[in-house]
Amino acid sequence: MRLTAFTDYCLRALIFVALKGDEPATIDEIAEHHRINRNHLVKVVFRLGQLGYLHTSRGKGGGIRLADHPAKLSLGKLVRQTERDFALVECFQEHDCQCVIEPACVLKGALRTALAAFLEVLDKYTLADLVRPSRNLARLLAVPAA
Amino acid sequence: MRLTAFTDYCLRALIFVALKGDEPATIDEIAEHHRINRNHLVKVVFRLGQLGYLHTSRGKGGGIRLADHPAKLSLGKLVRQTERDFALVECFQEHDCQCVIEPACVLKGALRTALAAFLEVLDKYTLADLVRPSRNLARLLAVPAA
DNA sequence: TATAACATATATATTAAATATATGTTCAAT
DNA sequence: ATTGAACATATATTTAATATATATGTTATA
Repeated sequence: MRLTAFTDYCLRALIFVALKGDEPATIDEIAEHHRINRNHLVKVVFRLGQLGYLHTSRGKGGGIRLADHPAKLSLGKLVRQTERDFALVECFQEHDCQCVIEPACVLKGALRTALAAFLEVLDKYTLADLVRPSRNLARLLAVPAA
Repeated sequence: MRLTAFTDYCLRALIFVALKGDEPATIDEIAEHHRINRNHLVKVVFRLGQLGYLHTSRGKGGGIRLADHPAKLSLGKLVRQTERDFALVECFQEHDCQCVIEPACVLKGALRTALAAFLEVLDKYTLADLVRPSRNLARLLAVPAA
């Protein structure tokens, strides 16, 4: 059971942008400081922009800013949007369920409950929680703390 | 976020074997009734034997039996063993963690807590719970209920 | 001794994910 | 106006994981 690297990179990008506060961040900057392949971040920033988490501005002096306060960004909500799906087992995808016992299956319910518990925990966290150790994070990323 | 089909097939195989009660099941039988590729089940049964969940006997008249009562088989324990890993993000694998902010990362803890909540729910279920609707399951699988 | 049934390894195909490349658009500074 | 910084978007390639297939061996019983 894994999350995609894409989700992971989304979170790291957001942590960086949040640490910079009002000053805009750029893709190149995130790539360099987090040591993440630039191409990944191009996709990540694009998607986070589409989802409304980032305000992006093009052109010289442009860059990326958070659309809202870090405390307003729920981890659970974000993960739900960046993961492709949460199809723990085949039958979670109503279309294309080939499982013979699906109509009497208890397992499906058990896994749904477990998944709900997983996401509920993440719902309790915000981006603000993630950047709480801002001094240490800033040092690790070699950025001036906001 | 997904479980592997392997884990899914393990569970379905166990449900079948549990439904047959004392009578041994065979790989061919499970494949036919569950409509799962026989090759998958060869691996699944082999592994479940290794893990001690199944007693297998070779030769004519051989087959598969549960090693213990269904109520003794914990879903959480099983899933922990059949999933390759639970490396939600890179840093979960202590070796080979490239993440720059790992030492000050709050996310890691959040995900660990969420994962624990997920598995805790599964710990509450046993194979006996899964075969509770035995009449219906037997009908769907076209097996005589035990 | 023939056959049913599991044991085990390995090879191939498919799919998803990760990585790379390419081109376009916008904006501001000069 | 022109240049270049920076995001926008699509697509292609590579890699890795998963699913599927094949092959051969071992055991036990009729």
